[in-house]
Parts: sequence; structure tokens; C-alpha cells
Amino acid sequence: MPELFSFNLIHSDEHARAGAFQTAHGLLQTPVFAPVGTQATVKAVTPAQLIELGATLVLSNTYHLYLRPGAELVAEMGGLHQFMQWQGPMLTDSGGFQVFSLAASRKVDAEGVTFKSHIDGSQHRFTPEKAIAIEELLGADIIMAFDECSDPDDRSYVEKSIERTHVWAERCLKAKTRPDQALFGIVQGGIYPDLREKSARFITGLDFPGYAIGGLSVGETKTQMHEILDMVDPLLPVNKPRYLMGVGSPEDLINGIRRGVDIFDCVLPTRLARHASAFTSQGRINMMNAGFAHDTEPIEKMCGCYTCTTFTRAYLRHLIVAKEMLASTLISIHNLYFLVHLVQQARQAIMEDRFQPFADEFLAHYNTKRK
RNA sequence: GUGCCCAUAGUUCAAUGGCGGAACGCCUGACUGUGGAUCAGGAGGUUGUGGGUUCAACCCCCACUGGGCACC
Repeated sequence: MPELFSFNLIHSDEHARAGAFQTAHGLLQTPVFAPVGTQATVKAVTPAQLIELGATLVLSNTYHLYLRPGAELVAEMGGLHQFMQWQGPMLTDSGGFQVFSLAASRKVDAEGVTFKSHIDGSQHRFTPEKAIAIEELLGADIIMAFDECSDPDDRSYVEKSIERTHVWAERCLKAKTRPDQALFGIVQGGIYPDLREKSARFITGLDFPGYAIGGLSVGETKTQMHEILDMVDPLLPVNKPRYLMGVGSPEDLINGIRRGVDIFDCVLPTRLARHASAFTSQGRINMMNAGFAHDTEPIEKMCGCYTCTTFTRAYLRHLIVAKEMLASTLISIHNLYFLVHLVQQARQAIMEDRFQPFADEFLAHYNTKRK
């Protein structure tokens, strides 16, 4: 068994990488897409279904689990793996993003963030030390540093924000005590290349077993995202995994892998599924559309997922219109399978030195909505 | 059989003589380190039918059709 947290870069095809990251719950083949299970569940999907559709890494969330049911309770139940019955590699976000995107109100200072719960309005405070303590109680294999994800467009704020994030990163490292969890540092800097470079140099100067790129896919354009990824890529060490947080769409995964990203997570496939939108190789389709009422085809003909090998579009549309919860489950299974397999195919293409044509062909057929 | 009431968008209802609206539903779209939340846009009307009064009728009058209630 490889040393814990070792990253074996198995093969590269230009910037695209195929690797393997050793966690306490198994060897993680990269690139990899992680379904998001915010509240210790990937919404509408059971762990058995996650395994069947090919998921290998699941993300869960510090902010939510701290508020409900409480990190101590999860620890009492034997930790997050045992609690939610996911025995594979798991990752927890630090709560940095959620404090900024969900909390009713918040006050940031040099030491941490005071915020109000979106559930009951109660007041709480996260510091780097507190976030790490919670993540240690939860017990995921990869834990994230407590960072500030600010408005990517506000330069003067981003300047102050990355300074805070950098100090907090050091404090997270110092606060960490468990040897079986890999703490990843997070590069911030909004849409500003010079700030991204500054952040990347600082964060990679600290000894993390992996690095994340945060603060993207929060409203910037695709072009801006690609620019940042292109310039951050050479600043990150080749022998450690890179995690692009919160991304993404099928085209974002391909474009991220092309720029050296190893790990992705995103709520998109499951959220879209709950709103009846399904991925296909041609682009997204809305399964609620009246045109599918009599459609005897599966969502996608060549798809090997449980949903596509079993059910028609007409049936799925019926479930959606009737507001049956099975609709969410079946489309979630399809969307997750689609992304997990897209990334697995990308990995295979990298191994065989044909990633660029693979990526070009996929992007040529996939109808992208957002530019 | 007699009397009274009612009939407006797919549905439930507004509009009382002066440009026919709302809610829900329906049809589209959005959603990126998750609020199964939500948001945005669109279509939809010979105002039950036929007459009449009026410059002008969903609105007033008459008949008819259909529905409801009460009494025989």
C-alpha cells in the first residue's frame, strides 16, 4: 500500500493528468468527480446506488453538519463514514463558502467569522481552529482549510480577503491533529491573475498534501475561469492533487482536466436532476418538456446507467409532472453517472495519449448554454 | 311543475355601463465548495347561446340552454 496521502502521477497528456491519491479509505483514481452530500447524504441517492453508478469520492459539509445534527453527534455515531454508511474516500468542505453563501448575516474579522444560522437564526462563530476541530470530529479523508470565498469582482476586497485566507491556512495547519486526514490548502484571488499568483505562491509554500482552487464558478465567465486555471496550473506542485472546488458542468470538467485539475465536486448534477434537467452528450435536456410525454427512448441511448437501461423518457416525465420523488432519484443517478463516467473516460483517454481529441470531440457535440 | 340564484382563461374567482384581471394549473428557461427551496419569461378569452336597449354591454332587458337551491 502506498504511503498515506501520496499522489502517484501515473500519466500526463499535455496538462491533463491521470493519477492515484492514497486516502485512509482507499486509493482514489484521478481525475475524479465527487457527488455532493451536504447533509451527510447525496440527495435522493443511496450509498449503494452511488457505488453502482461508479462514484468513488463523496463530499460533505462542515457548516451544515455542525448546525445539524452537530459534529459531536456525528463523532458519537462513529464518524461520518459510519454515520452515512459511505466507506469510500470522503471530503469535507470547511464551511468557508457556506458561511458566505448561506448564513443570514456574517461579520468577518481577522480571527474568524461570526454568522447566523440559516436554519434558526442562532449565532455562531467559525475560526480556522474551530473549523478544523469540526472536520476532525466528522472524520473525512480529505478536509479543507477554512477560507474566505469573497466576491470575485471586488479587487480591493479580494486583496484583503486573500491575506486573511493565507493567515487562516497557516492556523489550520497548526490546529490539525489527526494523522489520517489530508488537509488541503485553498488558493483564492478572484478573477485577478496577479492575486491568484500571489495566493498560489503563498499557499503552495505551506506543506499541504493537496491544493484546491477556490472562488471559481461563482459568477465569472468561462473565459475568466480558464484564464485563472491556465495561470495557476504551473504554480501548483506536480506531485500533489489539485482540486477545483464547486465545479462543475460537463464542459467545465473537460476544460478543467485539460488544465491540470484532478478533483472536482459539484451540486449541479443532483440539483438539476431535482429540477428535471438531464445531461446528454448533446447538452442538457429538460425532462419535464411536453415533447417527452410519448417518448419511448431512455434519456440517452448509449448510456449504461440504471435509469437509462430501465426507464423511458415518458415515464420520467410522468414522475416529474406527478411530483413523485422517484423522478429526483432516477435523474440524479443518470446525471451523476454521466459526470463520473465522463471523467473516467477522460482518464482512460489520458492514459492512451488521446485526451485532446477526446476533449475536442466531446466539446464539439456538447451544446453549452453558458459562455 | 313553480320560484329564486348562478354561468368570465384548463380550474377557482375578480372586474357593476367606459382598455376583461389574479391565483393555481399549463408551456419554456435559469440553477456550479446544495435551501428537494427559488427565480425569470410565455401561451391561454367571440365573457354559455340568440336577440334587444345604449355613442358604448361581462355588466341593463327578453328568450333559450345548462347547473344549483327551495317549494309543490
